[in-house]
Amino acid sequence: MKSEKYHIILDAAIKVFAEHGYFQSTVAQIARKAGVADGTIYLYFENKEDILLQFFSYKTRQIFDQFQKEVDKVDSAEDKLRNLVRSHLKEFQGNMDMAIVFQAETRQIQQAEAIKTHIRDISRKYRELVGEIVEEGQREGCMRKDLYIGLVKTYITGAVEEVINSWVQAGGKYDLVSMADPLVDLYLKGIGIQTV
Amino acid sequence: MKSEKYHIILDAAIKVFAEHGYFQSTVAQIARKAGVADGTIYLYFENKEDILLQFFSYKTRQIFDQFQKEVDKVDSAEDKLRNLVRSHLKEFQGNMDMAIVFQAETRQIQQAEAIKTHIRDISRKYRELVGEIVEEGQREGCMRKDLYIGLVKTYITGAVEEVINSWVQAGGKYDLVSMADPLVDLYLKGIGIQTV
DNA sequence: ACCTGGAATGAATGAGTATTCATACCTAAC
DNA sequence: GTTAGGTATGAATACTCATTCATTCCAGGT
Repeated sequence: MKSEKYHIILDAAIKVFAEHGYFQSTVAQIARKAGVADGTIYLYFENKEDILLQFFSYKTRQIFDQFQKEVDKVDSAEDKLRNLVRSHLKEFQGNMDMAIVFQAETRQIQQAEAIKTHIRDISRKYRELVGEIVEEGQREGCMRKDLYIGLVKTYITGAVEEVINSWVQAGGKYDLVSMADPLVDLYLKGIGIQTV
Repeated sequence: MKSEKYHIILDAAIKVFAEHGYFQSTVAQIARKAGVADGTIYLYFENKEDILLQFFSYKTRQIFDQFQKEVDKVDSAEDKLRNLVRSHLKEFQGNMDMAIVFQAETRQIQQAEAIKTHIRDISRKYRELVGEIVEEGQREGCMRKDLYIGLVKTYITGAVEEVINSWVQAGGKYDLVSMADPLVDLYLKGIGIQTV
């Protein structure tokens, strides 16, 4: 089990990163927010970069397990998709600082190699999860067979992330979770009028 | 008309920003790539931040006008949506460095005020354009009336951007424009089987 | 040939900041 | 009361880089 101070520093760092962005945040600011001396940070983390790395490797794993758990709770593909989207929005609504750091640092193509690896890994797992749900939906007969799965993964991921991004840009002022059902409705039915 | 060197420096800067990210890029690197001395940069730009600002205010306006032009070329809402998505993918495919800078810097909530204003402005205009197309589609009778327009804007924007992001992450190795029609197909019909 | 003014240079400046480490502070055991 | 080991401190170090500006370059006019 990690020491208490490890978590205090990590939480403080996420707040500072969320406020100023990783590259503009200073170790001194993190130390101050955590209520420790600058040097203390280095007893728990290799360096500044390691703090961001720990965030990605620790928090994302935790969150992804939560997604998986929610998906496994139900049987139909539609319910799985619904639970995935709802838990995604719920987790991010519950931790806006984390959401901001995710939004910003995930799109930086030029992160340190170790961090890039984690980001790619979590993104791949998320896309795989979506892929499995859609394939299950096809077997169940509730989802179209003529889909380019690779594009569907992108389409679903992109829309949820932008819903979160809009919420962040608006300062987190409205309820994010209530977007889940309308969004899944769009995923399934689209915006066009069906002429079957 | 802006001097030739202005454009040389701006183009070099976008390349450097794309490669290293704004905050990790140095003025010396930009000067080197542009083939000028460090001090020369300051004859054409206020400071480092101004370079990014000029990029957003100059390039984005140019690109957005292109989107608008493509949309106005056709009459039906469906074709407008199709042209918007296609020209969006086309412009970004044609300038990958720009695409990377967009992906990365647009999500940074902690940019300088002037830059944030430009980002918000372009994002608002894009969303408005999508909104108008959808409302026209509703009047035409080819799009559902029971849509929460705000969410639809987010949904459409997010999916295109993630399609671009995936392409960037993959190193721009495949044809982006060919994603346009399948994507619009998803927008209109969704992934579910219609039980009208 | 000689000016002249705008353009360009790049070394010097100075501010900022990640990281280190000699020192101080505990706490608990004896 | 003393000591030992782990923990914490924060001033000092050793950079990196944006920005400045005294100097140089150069083209076109006289």
